[in-house]
Amino acid sequence: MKQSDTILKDSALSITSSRRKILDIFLSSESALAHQDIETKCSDQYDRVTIYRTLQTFLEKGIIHNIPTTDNSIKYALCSDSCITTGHHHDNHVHFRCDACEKTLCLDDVSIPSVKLPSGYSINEINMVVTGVCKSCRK
Amino acid sequence: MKQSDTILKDSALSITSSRRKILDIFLSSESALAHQDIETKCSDQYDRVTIYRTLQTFLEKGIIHNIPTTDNSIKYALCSDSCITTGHHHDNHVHFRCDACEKTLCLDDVSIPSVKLPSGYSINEINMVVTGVCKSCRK
DNA sequence: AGTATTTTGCAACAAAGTTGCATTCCAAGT
DNA sequence: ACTTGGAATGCAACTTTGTTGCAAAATACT
Repeated sequence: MKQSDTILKDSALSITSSRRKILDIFLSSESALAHQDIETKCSDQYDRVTIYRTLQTFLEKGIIHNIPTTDNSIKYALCSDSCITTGHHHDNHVHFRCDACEKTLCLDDVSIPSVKLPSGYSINEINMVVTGVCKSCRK
Repeated sequence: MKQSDTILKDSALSITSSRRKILDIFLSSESALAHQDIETKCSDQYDRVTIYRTLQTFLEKGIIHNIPTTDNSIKYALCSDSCITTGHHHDNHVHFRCDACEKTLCLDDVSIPSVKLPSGYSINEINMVVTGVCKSCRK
């Protein structure tokens, strides 16, 4: 069985060609994707609305997570295995955006350092996005 | 001289009523603002386009900085004094978004902890956004 | 294979952001 | 204070992005 089908089954989602396609795109991409990227990669095979709804569904099921950006374009990336299986979603890794190639990556091996807030604040989630130049671009 | 005029002068910007107004809005707001917030607070006194351009200018001059979000709505906040005067802009504080009141704040006193990336990556800027419940909402 | 339920595509719309250009405003020098 | 060049603004038109309702099509289950 295809990997994408397994993931969909595990998330109790029915298997449709658009979901399969979009999931495959994520599985074969090493960087995070914006809605627009997916639309392009689908080569207009599916309706814009379907892509919106599919991404929404994937988010809710914890198949993908989103990465905050500073340029009005949310990026999405696959969650790691542990993240998917545990149901309740919690990202704990740092995201990296390369100023050269403009790709956004999940640094799965780099966990977010803890931070101490003034008393009175409770923490739910922490997001860390580092910008700079990535491995491939420095070569 | 008004504080807003001083800031504009220091940034070599001509003083216009829209810039003054928008700057005043930031000066009197304790939380970060989205484009929409500013439009509302201007009570449609200025054209949407002018607000876009003014925010863009303020960003370039380092008067304000933007805060990444996960919901396609960039927030802007005033830079601290040191930040403005040093010319080259570098935020080093943590941002906090309250799940209850939905406000986004600069925690000027909380600096971003250092993080070690795998070799090959160079760091330019680090952004950290914490979500949870803020001081006022926990009372 | 038949059927209840989900998913999709379409159309229409709403909101957000951009661009070019003519008009207005600001500031620097006389 | 007046003039004037350059910058900022407003308007119109447009593009992009995101949302909603509903009918048609596809999926999964028996």
